[in-house]
Amino acid sequence: MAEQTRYEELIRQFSAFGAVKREIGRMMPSECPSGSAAVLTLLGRYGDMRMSRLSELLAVDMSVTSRHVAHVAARGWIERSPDPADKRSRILRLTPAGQALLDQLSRRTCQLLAERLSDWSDDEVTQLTALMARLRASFDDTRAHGPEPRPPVPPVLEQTTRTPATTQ
Amino acid sequence: MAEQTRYEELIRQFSAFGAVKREIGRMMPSECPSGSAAVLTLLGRYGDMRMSRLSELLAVDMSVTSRHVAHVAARGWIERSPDPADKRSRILRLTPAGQALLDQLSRRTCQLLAERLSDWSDDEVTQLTALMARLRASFDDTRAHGPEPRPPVPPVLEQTTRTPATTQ
DNA sequence: TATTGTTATACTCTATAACTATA
DNA sequence: TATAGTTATAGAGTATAACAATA
Repeated sequence: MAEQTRYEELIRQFSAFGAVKREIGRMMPSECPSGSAAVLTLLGRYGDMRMSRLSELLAVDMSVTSRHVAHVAARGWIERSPDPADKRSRILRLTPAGQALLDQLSRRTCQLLAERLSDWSDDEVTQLTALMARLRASFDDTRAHGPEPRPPVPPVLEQTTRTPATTQ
Repeated sequence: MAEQTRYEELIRQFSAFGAVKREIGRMMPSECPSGSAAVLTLLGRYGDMRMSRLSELLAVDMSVTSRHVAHVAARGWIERSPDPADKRSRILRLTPAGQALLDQLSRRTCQLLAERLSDWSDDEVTQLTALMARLRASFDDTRAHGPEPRPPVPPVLEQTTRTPATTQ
């Protein structure tokens, strides 16, 4: 448990992280934006799966997943075959072309990191990776475990000495 | 310098981080989305400044900054006064209402972090903050100057190699 | 001629809601 | 009735380019 100031600093870094994300995004082929790349990456990592599972891994609504999947499927990077166990579902699978693209993207992004983090030690890279993984887990957990007793957004407005057009 | 697999893991965490950002974003008042909050935060942190400086701190194009600033100015959270030194510029300044809102947002997000990271040690929070700050610096630097040594963020970690959810 | 900002336009990502086709 | 997935619509963030006012 850390105090206010420590959290404020962390939040600022979260905000600033967007710049890193955008720079990485700019390295992507225009045909394959980051959303598509995420789909390919997860399929390459976890193997064939259904929309719902992919949606969970992406941590976005299924409607969003559906769009990304449609995008990559239209370009022949993945295939959608009927699920024999449930006719409502389709099994997503990386095609050879998709795998080839994934390999290329991976090399490209890793090279960018190798350049930018050239003075980082292996340990530091590993530590950042571990901490970010744990961060995500900490957020996932809380969301899953329960809708919370409902005291999530407590105070809000108290010392709002003059808030002209704010009321939330 | 780390090898391919290590970078791939890091990239995956970067991608998954979006979920954390979105959850934090959902805590924001609808009148004050994350872009506006970033403007208030930076003005609160660094004091009055011009558009160009803010744009640099936000690490986005000035056209984007202009929109965010117009949004918060329209709600009375900041003021834009003419810059006596350069009539093309305007000095941005937080209003009392803006400061009040900023305080409120800060408390709200810090509380969210306090809940989610309740089982994190102070050290871990500090380490993640430091590593993310260094990450951003590594990207900034390379873009601006050259490869350079870049040793701004001190040592910091040592035992973070795998800390499941126990550390203290 | 160069710079500070603003505005118009376009693209990506996301969520909500309505809809289909199964279960 | 409930679930898997699709599509339409809307909102936020960002970038590029054209433009205004000033340096």
